[in-house]
Amino acid sequence: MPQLNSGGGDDLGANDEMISFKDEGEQDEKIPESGFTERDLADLKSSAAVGPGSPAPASHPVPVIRREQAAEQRGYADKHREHLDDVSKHQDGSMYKASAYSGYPFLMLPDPYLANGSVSPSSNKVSVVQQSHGMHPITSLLPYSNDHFNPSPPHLATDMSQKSGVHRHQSQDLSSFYSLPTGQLAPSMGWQPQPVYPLSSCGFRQSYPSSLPSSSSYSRFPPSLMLGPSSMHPTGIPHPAIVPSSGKQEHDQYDRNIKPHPEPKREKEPKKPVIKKPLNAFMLYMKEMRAKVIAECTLKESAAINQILGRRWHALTREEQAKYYELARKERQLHMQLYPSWSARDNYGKKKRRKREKQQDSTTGGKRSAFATFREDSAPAPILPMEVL
DNA sequence: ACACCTTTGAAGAAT
DNA sequence: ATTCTTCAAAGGTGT
Repeated sequence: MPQLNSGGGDDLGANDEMISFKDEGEQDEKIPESGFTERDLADLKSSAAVGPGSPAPASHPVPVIRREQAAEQRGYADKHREHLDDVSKHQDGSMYKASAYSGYPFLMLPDPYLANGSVSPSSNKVSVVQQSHGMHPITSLLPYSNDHFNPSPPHLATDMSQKSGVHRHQSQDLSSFYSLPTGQLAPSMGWQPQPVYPLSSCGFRQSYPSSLPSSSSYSRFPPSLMLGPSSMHPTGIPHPAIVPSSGKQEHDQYDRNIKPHPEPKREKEPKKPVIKKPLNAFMLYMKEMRAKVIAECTLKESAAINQILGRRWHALTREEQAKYYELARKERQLHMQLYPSWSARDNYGKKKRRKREKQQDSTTGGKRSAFATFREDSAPAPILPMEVL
């Protein structure tokens, strides 16, 4: 019974207040949604090619960075406050102005996440989000969202398409749900460019097809998701986080979860469904933007995509990030309500042992984070095929 | 078939 | 209280 405690307030997400910071370089250059790629990729390229700050990719960059980050996080906690102040200022509903996030799909979401529900359906990105099924990654929350706790009809997940009305109560719920503490975003956390993919394959396509690869990520939440028996929570509430604990749990869990098991995967009665961790802000962001990045570049490797997304994440404005932090918080809260007894620890050790082992094997004697360890030990990975450049 | 890579953040474990 | 570790998504890649 982890949390649920704290009656009231926002407890849950205490850490959410740790909204990220942008890296000093990209401080305020708000990158236009559509224009990001070019610039971002250029950045990536340059950093990869030149790398004043680009540490020897293979060497060790990350560990250090992570340490610093951790330190900064602790340190910037107060700085962060300032920002959240801003945010809270907008709690009245102006926080998610379409203008500011016109590019964000979830602006199209029904109010659960919109204070005033005002969105611009005409947003150019709409198509990306507005999947046929009307599910948005963010809406992954919806399936088990307040509907369950709310007397209001389940208009969110399954009925996104018909959601025409804005539901005021929702927004109110939201604001009351998590009143952003007066936290603050640090202006910078010293995020540094890290070894990145050359992205040479990225074609700098200015405009990506309106029909994105169907935002694969979004399609991961088809309506069926709501009905999937496997994702049904004991309470009867379907939840994307619930995954049948089939032999392999690493990949496609959601998909598998969502799909009516197209394949007669051996009817072995699914054991206890695995309840996944709720996604954090960045994960939500990635889910949402991945398809877009993939569409913009020819890249497909998640590792590369993630690097880009990580960069973009830092380039986001505080408000933009705050949005995701809130969504993440909401997700956690819902998750917590649905699975009060669930603990992140439940899933520990389900991924076979990996880096951890390496770490020990690799001796290294010292106490380093797994990150440091496996990063150093592992081959430079696909990263930096500098020669390829 | 499955671990790795890569990212950030949250949570639990360890110190 | 601080630091470290694991997992969350995802899809190409390597073993």
